[in-house]
Amino acid sequence: MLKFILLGLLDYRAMTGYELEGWINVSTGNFWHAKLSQVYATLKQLESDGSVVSHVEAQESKPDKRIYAITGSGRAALADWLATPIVEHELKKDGLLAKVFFYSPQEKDALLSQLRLQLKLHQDKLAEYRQDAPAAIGQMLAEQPELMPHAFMWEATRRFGEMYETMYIQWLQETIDTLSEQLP
Amino acid sequence: MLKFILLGLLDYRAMTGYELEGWINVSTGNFWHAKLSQVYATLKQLESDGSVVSHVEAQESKPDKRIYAITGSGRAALADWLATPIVEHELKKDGLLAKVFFYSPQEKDALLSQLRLQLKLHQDKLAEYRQDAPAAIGQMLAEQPELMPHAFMWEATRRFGEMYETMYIQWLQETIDTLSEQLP
DNA sequence: TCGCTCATGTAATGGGTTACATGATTCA
DNA sequence: TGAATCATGTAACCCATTACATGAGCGA
Repeated sequence: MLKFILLGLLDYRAMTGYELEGWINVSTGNFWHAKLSQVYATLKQLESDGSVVSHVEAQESKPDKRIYAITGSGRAALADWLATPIVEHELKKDGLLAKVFFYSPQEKDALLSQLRLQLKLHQDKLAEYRQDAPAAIGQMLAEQPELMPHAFMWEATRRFGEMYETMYIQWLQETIDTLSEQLP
Repeated sequence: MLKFILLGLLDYRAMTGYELEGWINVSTGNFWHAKLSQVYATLKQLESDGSVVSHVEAQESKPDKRIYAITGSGRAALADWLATPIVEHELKKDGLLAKVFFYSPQEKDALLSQLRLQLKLHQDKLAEYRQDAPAAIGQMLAEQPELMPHAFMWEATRRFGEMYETMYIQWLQETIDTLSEQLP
């Protein structure tokens, strides 16, 4: 899966593994993320199956860097993945809900403090989607105006993040309220 | 992580791996899921570290079954996990959003048909949370009335599922509308 | 001087999926 | 007759995280 995220980004322009990781955790962090070590490993894999090519570039006063570029067969693989529809409902995982499910009402206070902590985390994230994310999109377009047509899609996924966090916050607030009022 | 889901369920009552898998994909499917093979492997692990114990029970006209029960140290591990707060924002992954992000506006029609398919999947899931899930909770309580105090928590996670799907449907509808109307 | 950014990777381990293997009973 | 349910597990593989290893330059 990460394979395709990398191909998608490399289709915008050639980059190093380090740069890719930076982009992933900003622009696609909303729906996909990865550690540097996994990015390097996946790039190696992509190169061995011919989806990308790389060359090393020397730099002054900075380490050398290896720049990856997408190939024709890489573009074909990306297009193929995009065209394949998702036909099953995707199952999600959420550690907080798992804890909530198994909490017993006796530990009400511990649960409440966990939920209040979560509320803060999700409020911060919401602010990020409202402030930082639009700025990041603007910066990407400033650097590469030819990507303008993609802005609509980027905004759609940003909007998802905003709606998701809004929903999460509402659920937390409702749960905190019912829990603190209605139970002894 | 699955370890704790299994311990949580075994804390309700002793069960076989097969039964556990059934429960997981109904009651906790909303926030955690697993394949049978992983359930068996994880139970083996839990037994080797003393969190559960098992014994085999012979049956007529059905295969023998191995029943797992939680131990004192298993209960302690569960309580420990519940008490440990989640202090970081949890990162999610969503394959559909990944595709949306990298779709180019030229392939508008292919994207629209994928989004419409998703709409159907999420509408079905919403119906499940509204109809099947409350029935499942009712059945669990009918079988084990002593679990009544947990019903509040179960309902909270069911409600999350309902809100999540409602939000997802709204986002899909908005995205479909803007995409089909505002672009050439 | 301490931590951050830039920049690359490998190795060990853990978490999870897919495929394989078996076999009786029950219901359509 | 064929599929679903009950019931167990192993083995190979892939995906992902953590830890290890290196090193220069820059700003607080």
